[in-house]
Amino acid sequence: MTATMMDIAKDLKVSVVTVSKVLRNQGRISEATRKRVLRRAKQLNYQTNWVARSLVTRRTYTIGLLLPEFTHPFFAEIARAVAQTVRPHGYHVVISCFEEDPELEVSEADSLLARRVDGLIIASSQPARRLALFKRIQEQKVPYVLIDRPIAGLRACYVGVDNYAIGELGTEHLIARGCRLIAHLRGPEMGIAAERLAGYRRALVKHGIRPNPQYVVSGGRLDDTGYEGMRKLLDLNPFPDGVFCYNDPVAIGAMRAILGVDFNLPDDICVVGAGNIHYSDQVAVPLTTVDQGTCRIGALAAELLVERIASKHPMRPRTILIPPKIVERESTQRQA
Amino acid sequence: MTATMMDIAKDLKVSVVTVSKVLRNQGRISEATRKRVLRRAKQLNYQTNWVARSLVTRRTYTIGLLLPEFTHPFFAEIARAVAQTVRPHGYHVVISCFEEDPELEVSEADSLLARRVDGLIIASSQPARRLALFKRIQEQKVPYVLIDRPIAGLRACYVGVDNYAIGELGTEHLIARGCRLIAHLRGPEMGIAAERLAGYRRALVKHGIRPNPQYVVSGGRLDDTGYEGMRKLLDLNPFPDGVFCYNDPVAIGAMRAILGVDFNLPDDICVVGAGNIHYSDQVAVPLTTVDQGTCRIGALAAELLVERIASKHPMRPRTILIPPKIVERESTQRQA
DNA sequence: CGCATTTGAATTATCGTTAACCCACGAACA
DNA sequence: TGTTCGTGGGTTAACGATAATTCAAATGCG
Repeated sequence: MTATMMDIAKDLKVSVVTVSKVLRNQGRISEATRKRVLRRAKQLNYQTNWVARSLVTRRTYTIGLLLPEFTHPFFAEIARAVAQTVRPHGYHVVISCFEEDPELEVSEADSLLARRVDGLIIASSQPARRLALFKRIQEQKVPYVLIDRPIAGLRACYVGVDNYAIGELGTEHLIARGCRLIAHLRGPEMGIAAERLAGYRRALVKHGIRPNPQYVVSGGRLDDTGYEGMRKLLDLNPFPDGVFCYNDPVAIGAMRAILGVDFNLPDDICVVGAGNIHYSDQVAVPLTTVDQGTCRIGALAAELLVERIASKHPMRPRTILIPPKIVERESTQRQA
Repeated sequence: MTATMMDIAKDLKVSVVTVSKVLRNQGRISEATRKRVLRRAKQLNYQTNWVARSLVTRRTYTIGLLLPEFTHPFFAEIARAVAQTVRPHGYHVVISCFEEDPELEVSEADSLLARRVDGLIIASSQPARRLALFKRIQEQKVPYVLIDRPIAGLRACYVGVDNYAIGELGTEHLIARGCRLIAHLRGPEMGIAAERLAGYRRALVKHGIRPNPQYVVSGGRLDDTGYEGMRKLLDLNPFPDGVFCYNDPVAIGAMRAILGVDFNLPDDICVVGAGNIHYSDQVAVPLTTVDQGTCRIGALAAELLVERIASKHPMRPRTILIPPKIVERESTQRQA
């Protein structure tokens, strides 16, 4: 149905290879035949058959993007940044979203490999158990870059934010705003939440505030857990005057809990989130948050990956940590 | 590096075709060799080379998803629904986001065709000018499904929401809440905004309210335009007591404007959005909105596409309109 | 026992490209 | 005139699978 090089070659009575060379700007071809080929190609509306080309070049110009979820603004923005960054290099992005399902993550990674993607960008959900998977990927020599969540014990490329710094920055901001009874709604046991917690603790100690274990409430990643966690904190005596939250959704849930009991925000309690998701300035009280440079994470990961794919020789793993920045909004807008 | 069928065949001294048949569960193969093949395949960690398979079967088990943007929650949710729906059928999704750039949309569509996707799902930005593109796609006999924005004058599959009904439903809800001076912050000139506007008008007329042209403010798709549009409305005398907005972001912007001049919401002015994006219940005043079944749009479009790909004979185009539903929240919570 | 049929697998021919190598021809040069 | 080049292509053989056909051996059956 669609035209092939063969069609062009037959029409022009030249060999297929000649056509191929013209279309790739390779080899010695006279200006005359070059023009004839190009003209005929345009007439027939010829399009490279990438499947065939990939088979012989062993390059699909396709990268796999494996994410835990899609609707979370963080990952959506990552996807956008990745797609935009690789497009000028001729790559397309195959997405795969494993919905936080550990088995699906592994099977999808294998599917992407079977599709011969040139590289992978992965935000792994349970890094600790993923060593086997990544060994397998390494064996196939498919370059990959981890984002968001690093994996201990694996020499791999990683692009993410400095989570320790996030915890420290967010907490120090609360201290600067005059809070002294500072709580933390932490994230899931697995993963980066531990570092944010550590940063929180360090900030307290650094400023001579003794960490109070009661003020650390374990939780999840969504606003529901933020709401419930905050309810617990409000029952304490004394209740905290500042809360650093694992991420923005949790912070938004926490704010809902605070406003629900008619406390004033930020006068009674200040709240800081993390992530700077795009609607964090549109909630009831615009949220002060620690920006993690989502866009840059995606773009840098993509650039790093493209570079590794292009490189003939294996490069040694690189880790890029993006320094976080505080974004001040009303949820901490009070005098120290 | 990675094992091929050839490797398995050589080891077992059988033909490549035999291996192929075993792995596809096709043709007559004795239980004995079947087991030998499967065992060896597992040992070698064999994976189908989809590039090679696609070349001969002319099926990539890949579909292209062409969206104007990614970070908008509507499209992110579409992407999620599509990916999830097609996965059980063995398909993967190649994304492409054209950032509302008309030329990019066309070139990306062509790129996806060159990659030989089995089908396309497209939310076109300027449907009116896209006839040529879609003719080309049809010539290549690549099935496609339009979502969100239909195209007049093209017999194509389309899955979307009933925009007319959205306008009607949202406006009638305001009327039911006692509003009589009902304004509309409309969307972009191009596209579905016209239908929502028509629905808005019809609802007014149906309930004996004479549409006031001053109460219709043109705008865009984002919260900024909602903010500015609302500012204009607030300058009118009398200012409206209810606003139906093109979509949720616009509505959120409008609410910001209303709260900014210390009006009470919903007592002074009620606001209704459209889209039910996932954070519309977390804004300053939880937003009443018209749900457009985003998830179902994605899922239905994906199912429709898979069906068309599988079908031997061309099917005649189908249009699926999802009936909208009102989701009541505080922004209209007042007695009639 | 002889012939038709089934079973299990091998052969052959693509799919649409690209990589690597080869070759004829004319010009340049000693 | 013979030798060397550079030019403008062509030939051949992959890439890793599948479709279609063929074929030998085993089996069934009268």
